[in-house]
Amino acid sequence: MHGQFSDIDGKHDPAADANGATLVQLRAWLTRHDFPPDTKLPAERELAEILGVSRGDLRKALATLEAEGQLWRHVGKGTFTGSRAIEVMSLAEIDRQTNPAEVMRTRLLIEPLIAREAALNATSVDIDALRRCVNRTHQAATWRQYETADNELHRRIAEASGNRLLLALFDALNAVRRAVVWGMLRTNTDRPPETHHSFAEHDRIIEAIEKRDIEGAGREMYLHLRAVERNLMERGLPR
Amino acid sequence: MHGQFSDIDGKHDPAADANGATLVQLRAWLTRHDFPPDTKLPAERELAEILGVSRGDLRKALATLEAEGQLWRHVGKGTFTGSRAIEVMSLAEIDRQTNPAEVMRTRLLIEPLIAREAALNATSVDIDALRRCVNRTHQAATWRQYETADNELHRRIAEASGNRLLLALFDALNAVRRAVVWGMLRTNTDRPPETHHSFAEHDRIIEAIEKRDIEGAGREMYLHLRAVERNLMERGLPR
DNA sequence: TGTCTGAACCAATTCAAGATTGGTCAAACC
DNA sequence: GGTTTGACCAATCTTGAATTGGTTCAGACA
Repeated sequence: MHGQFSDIDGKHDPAADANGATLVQLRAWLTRHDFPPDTKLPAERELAEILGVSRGDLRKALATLEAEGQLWRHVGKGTFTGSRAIEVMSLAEIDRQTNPAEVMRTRLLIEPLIAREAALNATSVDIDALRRCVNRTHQAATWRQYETADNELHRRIAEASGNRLLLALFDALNAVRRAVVWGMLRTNTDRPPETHHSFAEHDRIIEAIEKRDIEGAGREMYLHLRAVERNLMERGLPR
Repeated sequence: MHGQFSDIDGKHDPAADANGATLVQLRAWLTRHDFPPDTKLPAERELAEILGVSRGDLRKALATLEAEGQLWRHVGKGTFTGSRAIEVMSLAEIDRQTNPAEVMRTRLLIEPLIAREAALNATSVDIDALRRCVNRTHQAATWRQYETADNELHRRIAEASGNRLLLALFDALNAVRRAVVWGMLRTNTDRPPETHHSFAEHDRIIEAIEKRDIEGAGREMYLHLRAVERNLMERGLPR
């Protein structure tokens, strides 16, 4: 902003002068070559020699352009045109960077939202399928079977939202959940008691969806997951 | 199932016999060592020598255990205990099963929720980064640059939520969005006018996050995306 | 005195070459 | 016939050297 045209206004400002000079020179060099985005520029040492400036000055000019978002740098990688590529932590490796608490928190955020969408968009066919799933949870002879049925119920709710993209996101979340809580499986011998909290909660969720009670569906799903969370933490405690 | 105890019932079945023998031997070896999940087993050649069986027989036994999900193998990597790392295939092909409207609807659901989490969990460092991103959108010289900065802003909000899983889901959603709206890019010559609706909306979102106004952050993000949606539909109309 | 330069050094990253590993097949062998 | 053995393949890991942005500091220079 200041000092770039200091040779015009008579006052001498050597620091800003030199920086401004290499900056305009670098800008000109970039414009002349017109690199496509994500092109790797020469290393600082080379580029300094190419432009005939010191490395320090070049670095200041590069820092300015980097702040402007016209290029980005990284140790060991180099200097690249365009703005920094966002690093996508693929869902394939997220399971090692997250933890059960975070998974639960995310479920508490996403699933009530899915339930609301289901209440808004579910067809009668969807609702029949939901009822059948609930029956399956009641009939489960082992915890293992119960969890399979419970899993399917939650997925059918996501299906009932009628939003395939939302369903895909739910599947992704679910895959992470399974990977993270792997090994927390319950014993295979006994079965969930008929008084298990989830049974009544499931019923209330489906009921709200059937009645097109959007707020209610979201609320009941939230309460259900909170109950599941509480149950999980109790199971995790030493006894 | 059959032939594993053929030495009992008199009939001779050398193939199943040998396979079953190495299978039980391998099972015993695994049980004896009691490896924790995701442990790398010795290479097939070594393990064959350890167990004193041929590599072919060992491979058949390994294949059985792999089918049972007790271990998994990969060329160049090795053989590991536990079940294979999760792979989310659904998101890879969802971009051909969805459409821009569904993507927009899903953004309208997810991103306000992310903004709320950001308002709850953002650190001052996060907020500084958000402010810088907003500045970048103002300084954009082309629509292309603006969209890059806008993209980064939305992602930084997801980062500010402090929930890595939520961030991963956002990235997935974003990847789908880019794949679906590819080719709807604007001209590269002109730039967003200073009166562009998003500028004020972005400011309001960041402001709400900074003030820890959870409801406000969600509401402003929702309104912002509705405005973007309206703008998209107008642009999509023939003129 | 104060600035700038160049060289040296550091940690992160890339690159290339060799070693490993699961998968496959055909000849040898019983 | 069926099994074993050895060789080969492509994918992957491993290792070490080279490269790169970031930093420091002595010394040249004005």
